[in-house]
Amino acid sequence: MKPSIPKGTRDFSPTEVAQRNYIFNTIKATFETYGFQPIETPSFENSSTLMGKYGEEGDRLIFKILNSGDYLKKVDEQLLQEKKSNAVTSKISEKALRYDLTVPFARYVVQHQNEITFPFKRYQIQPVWRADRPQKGRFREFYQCDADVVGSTSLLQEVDFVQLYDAVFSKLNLVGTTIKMNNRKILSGIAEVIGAKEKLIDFTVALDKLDKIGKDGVVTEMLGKGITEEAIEKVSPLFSFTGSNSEKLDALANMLQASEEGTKGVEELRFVCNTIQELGLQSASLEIDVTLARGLNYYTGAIFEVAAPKEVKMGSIGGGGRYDDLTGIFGLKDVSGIGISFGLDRIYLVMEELGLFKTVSLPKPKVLFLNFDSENDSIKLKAIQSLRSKNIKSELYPDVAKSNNQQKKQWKYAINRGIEFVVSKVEDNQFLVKDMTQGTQNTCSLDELINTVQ
RNA sequence: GUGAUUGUAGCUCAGCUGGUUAGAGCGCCGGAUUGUGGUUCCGGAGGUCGCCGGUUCGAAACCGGUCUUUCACCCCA
Repeated sequence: MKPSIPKGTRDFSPTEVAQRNYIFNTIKATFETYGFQPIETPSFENSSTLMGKYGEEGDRLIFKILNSGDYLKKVDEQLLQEKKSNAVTSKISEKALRYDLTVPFARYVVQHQNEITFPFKRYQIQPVWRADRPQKGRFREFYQCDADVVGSTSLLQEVDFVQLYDAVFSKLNLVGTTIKMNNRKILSGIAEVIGAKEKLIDFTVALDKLDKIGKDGVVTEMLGKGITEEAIEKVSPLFSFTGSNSEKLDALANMLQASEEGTKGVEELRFVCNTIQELGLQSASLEIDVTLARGLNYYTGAIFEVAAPKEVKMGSIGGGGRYDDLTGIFGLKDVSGIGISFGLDRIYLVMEELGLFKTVSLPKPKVLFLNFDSENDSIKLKAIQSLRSKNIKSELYPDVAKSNNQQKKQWKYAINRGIEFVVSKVEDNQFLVKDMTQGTQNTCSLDELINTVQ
């Protein structure tokens, strides 16, 4: 049998794990600096918790778990005959792998509302699963690193999250990221102005192609989708939507005068932009992007998405937004939440491509005892014991060398693993130790060995 | 879900328009030499050429299907 792993999953080598941990630890430390506390939730949830929260497309991408036992027994004969997959699926699968961390978190908040002090700031770093077709930067199993706050409607949270993004990417030395921001209320305002709420998605999709197909192309596409000329005229400032954030905001404010909701969205966004401008960002830039719609249909206010530095071609490496009523679905009304997510696997790929992992070192032993004879085993093992008790990573090569060649193999092992000190001979409680980086060698006692190595 | 793309030894790949027992480098194992640093030399193991079917006197190569890889679209982290 040929060994293999499922599509869209990966094994991680020791080096990769070390590099990933470096990112995990940076994110984790920053989350805690900002006052978030960790929680964890199960890998799988009841299907009813997840289904219907991510739109039609999302539901399709949820991995369903087959019921145990004779699961076909309960299914109507007729349903099976008709081969209606959706209807049958809900009968034979009652659990599903989590698709993101936000919805399980909402469930958690409602379920544990009596134990929680609001506003509740939690972070969560766990894998999620999507039955997507894999490609560059897209996997079927990947990690999300989420931070959310529930129980506060303050726009200061939005500001906090922009800073949090900037802090993490700066610590990772990932310079040049763009934090794109939009507001769902602005999108609703635009929909109101063009007089067609159901055309909003067509509208933003077309608008997003502006730099690819130009203004005329976008207008043609919008007309083709049934958006009227008057409507397009009303939002025409969007077609020349460059300039600074405040210029964009002024244009939006002007355009959305007639829409109460739209105006509110502009005000919210303006507050966040102004505050951030006062505070300043280290390495990221904040940019208003009205084409940012995001598929997750639970967002109601701010929307975030982070783009990698321009020289790397990669989908978004982070995203998030405000949701006013996510917990409402689970029966807890009037709790506003906002959160962001870091896509660890994509951040990893971007950092790899930019060569930012040079400083990350692998955990490896510092001292290796070669094993050329078993005569002084107990002395060697005791020495290793004392080294380890001083937190010096040490090990004994397990197999005794029976030939020159095998001795050579042990030296090679030391070289390949980049081990700093090699003890090749133990005699009368004296250790022959070689400093592999210097190429020097001398005999010493155990105490001296510990001292040189420390 | 749509459209491409890939598949030969543990790894990276050769294998010309179908023609004998399918190769190389690296790695692995054993040995010799080098006093304990990546040397050199000798030997060895390891492949149903992704899988199934077809065309042919003959298929790793051509055709069909299937799985797999990678990528783009959609969507997203």
